[in-house]
Amino acid sequence: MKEEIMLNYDDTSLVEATEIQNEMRHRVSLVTETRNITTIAGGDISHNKDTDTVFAGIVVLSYPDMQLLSYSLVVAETKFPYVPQYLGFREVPPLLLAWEQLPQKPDLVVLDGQGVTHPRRMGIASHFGLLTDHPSIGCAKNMLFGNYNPLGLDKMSTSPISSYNEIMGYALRTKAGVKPVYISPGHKVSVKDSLSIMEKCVLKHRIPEPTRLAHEKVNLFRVGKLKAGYHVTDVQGSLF
DNA sequence: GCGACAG
DNA sequence: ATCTTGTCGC
Repeated sequence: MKEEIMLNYDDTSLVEATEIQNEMRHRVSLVTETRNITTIAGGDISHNKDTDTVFAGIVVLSYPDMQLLSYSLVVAETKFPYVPQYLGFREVPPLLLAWEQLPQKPDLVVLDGQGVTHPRRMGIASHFGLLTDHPSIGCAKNMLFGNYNPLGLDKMSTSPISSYNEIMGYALRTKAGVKPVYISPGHKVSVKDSLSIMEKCVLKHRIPEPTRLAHEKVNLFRVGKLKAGYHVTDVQGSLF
């Protein structure tokens, strides 16, 4: 019997949410548990202004080829508001629905937000990784917690992010002269491996492929250009 | 007290 | 995050 992860944070207060994070933080592992990565996923949420409807999606790509293999889209309702430090309570539930809809789970998942670079080391990537018991990495477009020294202006320059006097992530400039992205492990991946894995996900855009494609699909879904459900991509090179 | 604050 | 026109650069 396969146990389904079903949770609802609609009536969870911030005090309760903080208690939940403080309980979960002790179970986060920063030890890499994924040997040969062949598939990597990206998850993201999109929503219309002034509604509680959210469009969640998870895309699965081959690794390190970065070819889109499949994606799962689901629409859901959320009552939990966006509050800095508590993003997981708003976005993880709908992402879990998209996750359960995947026939085969990817080796690792990249989420749009922080991993352990969080006041209680419980960013959305750690929250999702813990609930799915899968390796996860956070790839954020902005900093939330921690500090880092200036990094080079050239492509692929990096600078460690420290929080509580420990290196918990890295700022990574994915394109020359543009603002970096912020990488940190979510669960079951080390800080250094998180960086090396994400470096291989950088192609021609500022945002690494996993979350970039997830964001793209979820937006097409929101405007009605894609339908809910599980989709398999036509792979170039296929004999069929 | 004030400002800052992932998506 | 979303809304939203033009604009600068590779």
